[in-house]
Amino acid sequence: MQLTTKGRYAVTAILDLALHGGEGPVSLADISGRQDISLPYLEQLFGKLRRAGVVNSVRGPGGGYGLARDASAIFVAEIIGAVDESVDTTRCQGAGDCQGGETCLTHSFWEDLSEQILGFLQGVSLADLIARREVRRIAGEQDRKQHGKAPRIPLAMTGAGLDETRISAGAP
Amino acid sequence: MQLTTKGRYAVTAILDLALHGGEGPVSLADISGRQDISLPYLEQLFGKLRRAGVVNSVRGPGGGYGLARDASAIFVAEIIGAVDESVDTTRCQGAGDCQGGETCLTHSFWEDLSEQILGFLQGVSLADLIARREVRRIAGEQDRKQHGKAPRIPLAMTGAGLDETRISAGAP
DNA sequence: CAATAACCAAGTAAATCAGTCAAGTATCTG
DNA sequence: CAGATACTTGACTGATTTACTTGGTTATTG
Repeated sequence: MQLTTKGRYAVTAILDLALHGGEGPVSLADISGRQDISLPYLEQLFGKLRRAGVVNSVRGPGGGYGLARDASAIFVAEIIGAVDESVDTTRCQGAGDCQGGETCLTHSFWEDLSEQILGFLQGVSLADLIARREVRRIAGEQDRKQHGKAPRIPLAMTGAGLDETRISAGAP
Repeated sequence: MQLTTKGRYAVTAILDLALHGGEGPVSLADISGRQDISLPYLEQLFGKLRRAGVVNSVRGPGGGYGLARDASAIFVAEIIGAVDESVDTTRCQGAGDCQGGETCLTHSFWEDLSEQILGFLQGVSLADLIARREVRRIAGEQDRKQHGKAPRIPLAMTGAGLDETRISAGAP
């Protein structure tokens, strides 16, 4: 299982992009300033994200990045997959040779867990995240701090009743 | 998120204990031999597991470890919690000060993910794992390789219809 | 009392991560 | 077309963490 700040930063940055990309490209410098992520590190991450087809870039003055698709068609699992190796929790990366060529006792269990996590991440889109009240509140504060700019949230995306993404879990 | 070989080893070792603990204590040397985990490392892990109340120990010759409770009352989440710090996926360990004292844009999302994973792990008991056909097959092979011993599976625990632990995931 | 097995405390090599640096290339504005 | 802007690429590094070892102590059985 690889869920580190790399994946977290990527999701945060892309979400920032989704929030501010309403009109034209967003520069990494802007994202860096708002989200407190170092610029060169963002460059590294966005290189992978572009190659994975999550974002597209515009060069030259006034350039920057934009989402490659609608926010409702980009899922968190894609973003994490693009920058991290995987969300696999088995030791053998699913190969089944965990114990000297043999399958270890708990292999199938970790496979189930991985599937579980992946299923969750595949079910949450950027649009779902934007719809959260919490996200919009924080984004608004960040915009205010930055330049007094109004938050550029494409209101068409903020559906009602989606405030907290909740997916049914197993018996408690 | 801390899900490394430490947690995996702990679950595997405890499962081995559950499978072989039918009659009296099981020594770490036995588990080490069957599961290919270094003995001193097992000692480290079982120290934590004992302090967490998951297993109890008997010292001296013929001593070893046993489950502190019935296999149906010990859940994977406990085992991982005992050896790893947590299964939290937020950067700030849930404190909400991810971005220089402020809450970062994606904080609530990682909280949800953490809850999701924890819910899954809390819903799977050792008895559930023992009931898996896969686990019993592998355990049988391991026993045969070792000493030609018969697998000591407490048959009372192997309920039917539980072969694959499946917990309902969100919409795909 | 001797063998056994749990218990305990440091210490260490390797791997990984987060982040940096430097040099380069494409694109736009004036 | 010239300069500035901004993305692109790839190698590099310090710090942290992990997995595992060493060496010893304490309790219990026969």
